[in-house]
Amino acid sequence: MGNVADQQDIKREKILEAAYQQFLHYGYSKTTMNEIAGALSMSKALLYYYFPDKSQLYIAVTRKLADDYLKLLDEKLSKTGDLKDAFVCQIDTHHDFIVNNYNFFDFIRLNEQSLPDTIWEIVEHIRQTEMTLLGNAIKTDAEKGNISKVDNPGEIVDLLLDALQGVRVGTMGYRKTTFPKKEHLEEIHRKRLLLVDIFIRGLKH
Amino acid sequence: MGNVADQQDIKREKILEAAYQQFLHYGYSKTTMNEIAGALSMSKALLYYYFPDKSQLYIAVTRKLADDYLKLLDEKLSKTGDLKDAFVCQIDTHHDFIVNNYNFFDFIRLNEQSLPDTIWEIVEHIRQTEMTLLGNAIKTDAEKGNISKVDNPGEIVDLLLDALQGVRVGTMGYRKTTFPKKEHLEEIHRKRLLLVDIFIRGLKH
DNA sequence: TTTTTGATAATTTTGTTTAAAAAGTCAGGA
DNA sequence: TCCTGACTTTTTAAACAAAATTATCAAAAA
Repeated sequence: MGNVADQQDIKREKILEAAYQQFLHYGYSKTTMNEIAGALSMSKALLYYYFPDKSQLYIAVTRKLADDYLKLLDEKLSKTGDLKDAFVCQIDTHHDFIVNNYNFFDFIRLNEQSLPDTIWEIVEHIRQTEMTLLGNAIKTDAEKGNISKVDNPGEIVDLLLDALQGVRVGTMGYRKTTFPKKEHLEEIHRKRLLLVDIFIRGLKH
Repeated sequence: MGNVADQQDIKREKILEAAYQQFLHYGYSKTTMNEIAGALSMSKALLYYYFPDKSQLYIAVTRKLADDYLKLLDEKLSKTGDLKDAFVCQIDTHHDFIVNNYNFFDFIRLNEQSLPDTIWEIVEHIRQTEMTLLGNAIKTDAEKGNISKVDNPGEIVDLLLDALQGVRVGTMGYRKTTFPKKEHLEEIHRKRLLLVDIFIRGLKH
């Protein structure tokens, strides 16, 4: 039977899900704690029983989202063959992740200058995990002899991820904010695929 | 002898020079038209005789700066040997340009969201000229047979410039504004050199 | 006629107040 | 322990005033 802790976790999950839907639909600042509570037919005060404040709630949703993304990426990567496939898989999965949750991230877009450290920790955790996963892919490919031996796979992956980031920024024509506009996402995606193609050939001996 | 138009041009140059020094030292918003006039021992009203307003003055200085940069880059590139040298030359020259004028660009840093179109035209002019110069370098190298034939050198250069941009953004750890902090410049420089190295090898057949 | 200026007008920035809305708290009920 | 309605505190925004700065102009100087 479900004990007390289980029940709490289930409720927390329900709150996270409802909050996620609201944030996704209206963005952070336009959704009120009252609305989230209303969607769950519970009182606003109860939200504060489970989460210390609004930003912590948002961060908890973000963390869950990130974990889901990394889990999915790990699964997909384990099914890829060579290094090229692995990078393309990362790019595709990441692309879908951003597209599907675009509105959710408006909090990050609007507060880029002063985001709580916890958000950056999540972003860095994603980056770190991606680096580990893709770093392993490089090592595997190097052992197979498909590419020349690399001293520091981590640095190479880091560099490629930076370069991919740049395709995003550059594609926006240097204008406006750092966060990509929806209409640019497809072009970003296309250019990234091209970059990977060249980059990988640069690693082959 | 100097005619009237010459005299005007000389005065305009002097104003541009004084304004450049002030902007470089104090940044855009902290320098007043009074201070620029003071540095030239002339009245503020005279500045408005030569330039329509403060932002136009700033833009004129920026344009001059950009022209000087592109002229220097062109000279330097004409002395380079292979493609790798050319890209490294571009990266070095650009790096110096940013470092030496860092404070001057605080107007751009602070107003990233809403810059006048003229500024963006200058930025795009720089990008366009860089693309032409480096595109020619690629074509030359392809004719020599150093690298495999490329259909569209422009697209390749564009992609590389985007990637280099990304090294900049990525190096800042995803944090804060789009404009690089001074303490990151050296690291950006180093990583860009590495990226070029790999990228060029990717183009070789 | 062109260049220059002091005085002045117009605009932008900065700071303050105030009211509404939303966040966050708490004593007490189930 | 979980939950709520009523309450307090904080944030947001709009409106306004004061100060600083940009921009103009009639008239003087070259």
